[in-house]
Amino acid sequence: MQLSFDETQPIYEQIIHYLKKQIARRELGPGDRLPSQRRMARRVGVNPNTIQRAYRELEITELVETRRGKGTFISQDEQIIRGVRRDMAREAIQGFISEMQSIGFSGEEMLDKLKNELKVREGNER
Amino acid sequence: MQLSFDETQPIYEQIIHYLKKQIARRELGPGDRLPSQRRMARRVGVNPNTIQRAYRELEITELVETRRGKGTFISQDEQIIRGVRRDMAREAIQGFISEMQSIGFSGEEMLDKLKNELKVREGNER
Amino acid sequence: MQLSFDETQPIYEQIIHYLKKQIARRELGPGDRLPSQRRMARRVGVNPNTIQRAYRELEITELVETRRGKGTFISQDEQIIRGVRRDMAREAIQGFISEMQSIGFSGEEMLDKLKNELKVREGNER
Amino acid sequence: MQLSFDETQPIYEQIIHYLKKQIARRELGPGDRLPSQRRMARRVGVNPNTIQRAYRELEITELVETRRGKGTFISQDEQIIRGVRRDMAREAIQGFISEMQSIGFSGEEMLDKLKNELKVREGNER
DNA sequence: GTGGTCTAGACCACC
DNA sequence: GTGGTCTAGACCACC
Repeated sequence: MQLSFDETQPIYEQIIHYLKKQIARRELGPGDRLPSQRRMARRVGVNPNTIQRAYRELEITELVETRRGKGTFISQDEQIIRGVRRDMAREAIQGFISEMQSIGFSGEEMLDKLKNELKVREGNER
Repeated sequence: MQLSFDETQPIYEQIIHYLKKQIARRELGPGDRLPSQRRMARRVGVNPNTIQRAYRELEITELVETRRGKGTFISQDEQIIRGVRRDMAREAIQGFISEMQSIGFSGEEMLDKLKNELKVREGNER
Repeated sequence: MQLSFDETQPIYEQIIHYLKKQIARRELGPGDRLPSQRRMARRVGVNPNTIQRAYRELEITELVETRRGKGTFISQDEQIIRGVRRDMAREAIQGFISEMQSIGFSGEEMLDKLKNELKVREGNER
Repeated sequence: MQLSFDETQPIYEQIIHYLKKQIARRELGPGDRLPSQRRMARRVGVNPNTIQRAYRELEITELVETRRGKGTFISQDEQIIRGVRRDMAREAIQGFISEMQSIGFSGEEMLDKLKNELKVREGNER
């Protein structure tokens, strides 16, 4: 997990985003237990308060659930969990299109550019 | 010009981004004069200092040039100006790919999703 | 630390110059922590914003690195740090030669004048 | 005559310095007439007010003399004129030494560095 | 009017 | 406490 400390985005939001990506990739599934706040704090090199804030926000959106004395757990609600990936993808796509449009690219051009870049990367991997 | 004050991104960075988009779209070209700091401040509804910070950062990257008592102008260097669009596009594409990968999408899937969304939008327009 | 407020040079540049001299003299080394913005501001008798501007400019040139909530630190990059002394010396020498030439001195004369002045000072010290 | 508009030094001071260098080099001598304020302003690409300010300051130090309806003239006082070169040289030398000391150079080292740089330049000329 | 510097002070995220 | 952003407003050099 990489945090960019010089960025404008608050660290707790970076942590939220990181955890949502894990959920989207199914590395964290329904009922799984998150690392304890202290453990996570040590791992990330950050104050436990910051982790707490991240967990709290995730709880508000019902993605996780905290059981006192037990820990913090990924929601059992499959609906919600499946929604994470879809929502993140949608957000990324919408953001990409709107950014590319705002710098003057047509849909065609976006697709071309994207294809191109993917091809380049594929080439590099081999 | 729309600023989203509730976002985590600082206002001066939003202004920078807005101006770079204008340059990318060629709505602002080499030698053009930007609105004065005070005028821009009134238009956007922020403090002139905030605008100045944005203009200064643009000057550091040589996208604009300020002349005391005269105003702030888009660089005459065609190279630099042309680079803006390319760089912004590259950044958007790289960001999109890396985000989509991190939530577990393959290149194929990204392209599909993007095509799909573009088709939907096209339909809506008609 | 002496600031000359009557000079035409902005305070924040004077602070930058002061800190670079400290680095050149190795009184500040890689990883050292600078006084906090507020502390420095009190010490120098200026507004914290002015210090921040100085620190920010130093950060742009990668001489220092700031960590949110932690402080501002001299870069760990030995290369950069070593470069400071060399660059400052070069600048001083180039400036001196060009100034002396512009008032009509030959290289010989510059050297003579310099030797002379150094001798005088040496004499005064004893 | 080169002005650096982005510098912190006021333009009128840059003009003063430029004229003093001309005097030091004897390109302007006792009794010579300076270009009229308007003419100078056009040449330098600056507002006539700015030139006026420069001339006024030179008048205060008695380096020039303004005769109404006639123009601005270099002082006839040989003493003063000869002093210009000497004072500028002294200032340059003192400044150089103090700067070099402040970045940790001994007198020996300054002389070496200076000799070196002069040698390099001599080489380049040939 | 235009940009540049600076102050005093508020509020925020993070420690 | 530490750095980051922002406001309101003063004063300066130059146009």
